Amino acid sequence: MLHGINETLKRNQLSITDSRKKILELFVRASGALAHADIENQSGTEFDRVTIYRTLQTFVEKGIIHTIPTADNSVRYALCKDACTEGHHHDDHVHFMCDDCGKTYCLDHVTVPAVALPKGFQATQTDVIVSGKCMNCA
Amino acid sequence: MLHGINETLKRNQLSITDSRKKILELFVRASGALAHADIENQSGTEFDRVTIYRTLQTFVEKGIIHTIPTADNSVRYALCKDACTEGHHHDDHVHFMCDDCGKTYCLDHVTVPAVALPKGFQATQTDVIVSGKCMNCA
DNA sequence: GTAACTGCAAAATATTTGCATCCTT
DNA sequence: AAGGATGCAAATATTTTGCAGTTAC
Repeated sequence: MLHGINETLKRNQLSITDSRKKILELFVRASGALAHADIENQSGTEFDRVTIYRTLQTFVEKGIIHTIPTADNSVRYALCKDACTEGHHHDDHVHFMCDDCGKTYCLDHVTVPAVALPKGFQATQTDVIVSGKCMNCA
Repeated sequence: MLHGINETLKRNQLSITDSRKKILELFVRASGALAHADIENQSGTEFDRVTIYRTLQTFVEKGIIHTIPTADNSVRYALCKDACTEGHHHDDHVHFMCDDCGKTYCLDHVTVPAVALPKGFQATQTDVIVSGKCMNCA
C-alpha cells in the first residue's frame, strides 16, 4: 500500500502536494492511530501546524481517515478501510487503546457485536473502544 | 436521588459547597450527559468557569461522574452508577448519542457484549458508543 | 493561466495554574 | 482556627480564519 499514496489522493480528487503525501504516508506506515501532535512531531518543521489541521480535515471529509472516539477525549485519526467512501463510513470495527504504551490499534478483523437497544432507538453506527494491554505490553 | 446530593458529596469526603451541589444536581436531573458548556449555560454566571473545570475534575477523581468517549471528541460527562468507586470504575454500559438532538444517553441496562480480541491483547475496559436516532427523534 | 494549496499572522476558543480571599467544618 | 474551595488574572494550549503568495495541473 505504500506505493498507492498518490493513487489514493487522485482517487479522491485531491491534488498531490508534499504535505498530503507525507501525512498520508505517516498514516500508512503507522501501526495505529495518530494524533495531531504525533504528525507534528514526525514531520518536523516541514509543514505549518495549520496545514496539518487542514490536511487532516480534508482527509476526514474525503473518507481517507476517520476520527476515533477515545476514552480520554484526545483527538486521534486512523486510516479508513477501503469500504469508506466520502460521506459514507463503515467504521464498525473495534479500536483498542493500550494503557501502557498509549498506542491505538484498529482491530479491523474483530467484528462489532450487535447491541440490543431499548425500544425506539435506531442505531446507525457503533463504535467500540477497548482499553487494556496490547500484545507488546501484556 | 434528588435528595441524596449532600449524601453523595459526604460519602466522597467532599465539603458541601454551592457549586458542587448545583453541578451535581444538574447531573442528577439531566437525562443524558453534560458537556462543560452545558453546565456553564445552565448555571448562568453563578460560578466561575474555572470552578466548573475543577469541580468536574474532582467529581471524576471521586468516581461520581465519568467522561464519555464521543465520536466527535467533545468532552462529556455523565453520572457513574453506584458501583463506581474511587479509582475503580464499572462503566461497562452503552452510550447512545442522538444524531438529531445531540443528546447523550447512558443505557445502563444494555449490557456490553463481549469482544473477541486477538491473541495477546488484554482488555480492562470496554466502551460502546452507538449513534443514531433516539426514542424522541426516531 | 487558474484554481487550489500553503504559510504566516492573528483571532477565537479551550484549559491550566498561581495566588489572595472566602467558606466549610 | 485551619484547610480546602472559589474567583480573578494570566499563562498555555488548541483550533479556526483571512489573506497574500506559491504550486499543481
